[in-house]
Amino acid sequence: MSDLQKVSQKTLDFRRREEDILQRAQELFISHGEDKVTVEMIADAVGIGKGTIYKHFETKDEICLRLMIRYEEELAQVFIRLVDGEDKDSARLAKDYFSFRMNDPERYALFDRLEHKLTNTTSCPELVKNLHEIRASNMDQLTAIVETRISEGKLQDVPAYFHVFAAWALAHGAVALYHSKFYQEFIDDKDGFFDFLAEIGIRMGNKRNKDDD
Amino acid sequence: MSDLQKVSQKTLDFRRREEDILQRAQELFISHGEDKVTVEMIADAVGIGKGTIYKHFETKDEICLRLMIRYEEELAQVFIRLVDGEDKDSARLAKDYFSFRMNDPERYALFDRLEHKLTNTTSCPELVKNLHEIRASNMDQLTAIVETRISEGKLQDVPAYFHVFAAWALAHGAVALYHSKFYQEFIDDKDGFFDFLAEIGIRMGNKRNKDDD
Amino acid sequence: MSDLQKVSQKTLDFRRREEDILQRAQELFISHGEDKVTVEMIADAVGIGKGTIYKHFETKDEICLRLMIRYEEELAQVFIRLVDGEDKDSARLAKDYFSFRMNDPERYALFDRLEHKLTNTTSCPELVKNLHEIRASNMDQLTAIVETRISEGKLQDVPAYFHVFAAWALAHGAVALYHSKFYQEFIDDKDGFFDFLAEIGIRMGNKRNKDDD
Amino acid sequence: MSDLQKVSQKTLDFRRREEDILQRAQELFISHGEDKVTVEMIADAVGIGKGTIYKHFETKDEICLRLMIRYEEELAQVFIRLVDGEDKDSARLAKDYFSFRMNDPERYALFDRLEHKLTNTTSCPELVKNLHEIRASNMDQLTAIVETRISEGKLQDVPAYFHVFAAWALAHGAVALYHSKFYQEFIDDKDGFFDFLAEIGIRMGNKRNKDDD
DNA sequence: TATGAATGAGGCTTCATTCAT
DNA sequence: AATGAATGAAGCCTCATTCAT
Repeated sequence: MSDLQKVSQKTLDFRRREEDILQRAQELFISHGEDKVTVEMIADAVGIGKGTIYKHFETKDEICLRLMIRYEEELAQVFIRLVDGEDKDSARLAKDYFSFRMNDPERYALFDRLEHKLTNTTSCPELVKNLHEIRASNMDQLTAIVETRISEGKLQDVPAYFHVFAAWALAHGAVALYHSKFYQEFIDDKDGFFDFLAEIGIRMGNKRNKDDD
Repeated sequence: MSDLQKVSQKTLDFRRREEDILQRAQELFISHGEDKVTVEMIADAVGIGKGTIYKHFETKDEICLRLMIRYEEELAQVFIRLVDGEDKDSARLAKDYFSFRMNDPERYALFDRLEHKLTNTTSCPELVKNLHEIRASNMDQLTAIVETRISEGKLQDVPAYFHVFAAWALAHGAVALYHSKFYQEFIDDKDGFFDFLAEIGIRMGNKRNKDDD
Repeated sequence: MSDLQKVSQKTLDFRRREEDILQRAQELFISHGEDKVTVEMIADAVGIGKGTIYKHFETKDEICLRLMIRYEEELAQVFIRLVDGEDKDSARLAKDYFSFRMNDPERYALFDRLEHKLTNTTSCPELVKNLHEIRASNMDQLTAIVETRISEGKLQDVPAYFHVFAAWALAHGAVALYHSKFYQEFIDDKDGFFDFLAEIGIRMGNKRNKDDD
Repeated sequence: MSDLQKVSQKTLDFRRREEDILQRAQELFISHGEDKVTVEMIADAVGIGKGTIYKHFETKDEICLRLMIRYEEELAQVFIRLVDGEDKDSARLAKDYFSFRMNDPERYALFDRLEHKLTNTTSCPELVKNLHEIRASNMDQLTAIVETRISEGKLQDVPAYFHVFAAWALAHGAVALYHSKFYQEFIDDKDGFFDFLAEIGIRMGNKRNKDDD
């Protein structure tokens, strides 16, 4: 193996480990709650020393932020995949967006909690900025598509972000519901309920017929 | 003043102080974030000693839980007021419920965070149970009213809790939106947007006309 | 014992403990070197818990700074004592100043090291300012006296601080010498040597006779 | 290029690199303070890997010690140069010695701090011994010259080391003064002051005329 | 030989809770 | 009952040193 190969192999391993740390951290955060998870626990889960974590991330906060960025980047992939395909069906996008958001509710709930904790903090401001940039870009994608549908007369003619955020809100609420120990007890027919919600989500900004209530 | 009066005065003062602690704690939790607020800060805000807090509450967790219960009890009051009045208008209830939930979003967001932290903990299981009982009762009130509307043919004939939870989810999402530093930047017309959301909330489970999309 | 007495007793105890911590910390710093002394070691030496230290001092740095301030305040006492007495003999002052500085060389050496470490740090800037104020005041006392001697024609007519700092430098060097493991080996006749130094110190800024070399 | 040349070239490079490490380390120690400088920082400054440092020096302490030895060796050069020259003027030596000491006060202050830290440590006893040997040799040079001057009746007839150490002390104090953030503020006329000090240094052990104060 | 990823002991600090007064 | 000093477990992070490649 050449030196060059060795070096790139090392770099690759390093990246892989970074990914590993993020993945394990996410799992632990979800299952134990981010407050109960110590850096040492993450290190143990990955099978490395505490200090090694700090070769990859400056602080524990950075791990959290990187996790959030990763999520937002995955979301960006959803859009990229759609745009790459010839078929720019907006309904398809709405569905993909929703299913992405609802796909791993525990994970989303984690990021929701982290949002509150980290956004107010001064540590890693550049990462927060980075996160927000990706999100802004994702927002742009969504609003562009919604605007098309509005101009087609399919959706109520309100600012595009009204639709986007209404959808966001419903999805967000659905995720929270999914999590609440308490509310879960009442929902016998999960599939039925979430279908009901999805249907609402799809219909909710539609242009109203004059004879609607 | 008789001894009896003195005693009851003392009891009264004790209660008042308890209320005071809860109130100040809530304010601090909301403004600084529950993690950054120490028991000492609460004591200082109330103007008492740290030890005194522990005469009223066994642990810091108990304070949080009591705060959540208090919230749920206030919600119960909304229903009681409605039931006491002759007017059992369901639309009115929906509106009151929403406005209660949306009224103090920061507060609701706090309880949302606490929910996750405390529900998994074993620290005060009886209080958690208590909390859930009140909630269950509130749920019953809501579903009862929704069921009436369904039988009147106003709402889609799905399990009543579908409607309740859909409403809950939308309100929850709206609150989250209200908080997110990031998403806030995009919403220029707040009033317009939240009106839009409320309208969706009111319509969302309505029986569909056949010619709706 | 009245409540008032109890309270003042408590305050007194608290002060005493603070003094105790400072004293023990100083001893440990001198004997082990400030870097090797942990907060826990100090706590153990005082016979209290680690956390208790932090009721008295915000950081380890603060302990160091307070130690330096204490030293400078003691030096201020030397001047106060002289000024209170009717006898404002400048020679007496010079002697007192020197003997104070040389009295506990290990201690002075400690502060000399701390000076470098803490003055460049941003932690506790107000304490650093405080320290420098006391020093400035002490400097003023010294220069005032030196100015008198200059005007009496006893000392060379250069800015007063030339004399003060020359004295300071010699005393400082003497302290360092006193400490150096290496140089100590060469000095057999300590008393003789330090007398020699003191004599130099006293004479060193004197007005030169014309027939001096 | 022959193999032999290659080998010696390698050895030369190795030496040069060692010198490079020492030089960069010294610069960093002076500008950032020895505590804040990590081995990694030194490696980065030199442009090599951290591990490579340990091919040249066993520990970080060794780097410090080697730096001190280097200093003392340079001082030895001062004497050698003098002895090599025909002119064994003692005044010239005193001046050279002073100017060497005062030439790079920051550097000297560094070694002064290191002295305390390393001398008490057991980490590299043989290097400490080495350091002290060179110093002892330098001391011998100095005392020999001073003894000459005493026998010439130019200096007070006290043990020669009295004069040497007095000079050392004054120079040492001057260096410290030079550094103190605080005292610096008071010294407007630096050149004037240090000339004043130098003059004192030259005169200070002179035989006194009987009519001196 | 050069490298730099990995290590883990150890330091500083926080804070919920206890308890003697 | 009220207090607040005392506690110490626990967390985050640093960095000199090692070692496999």
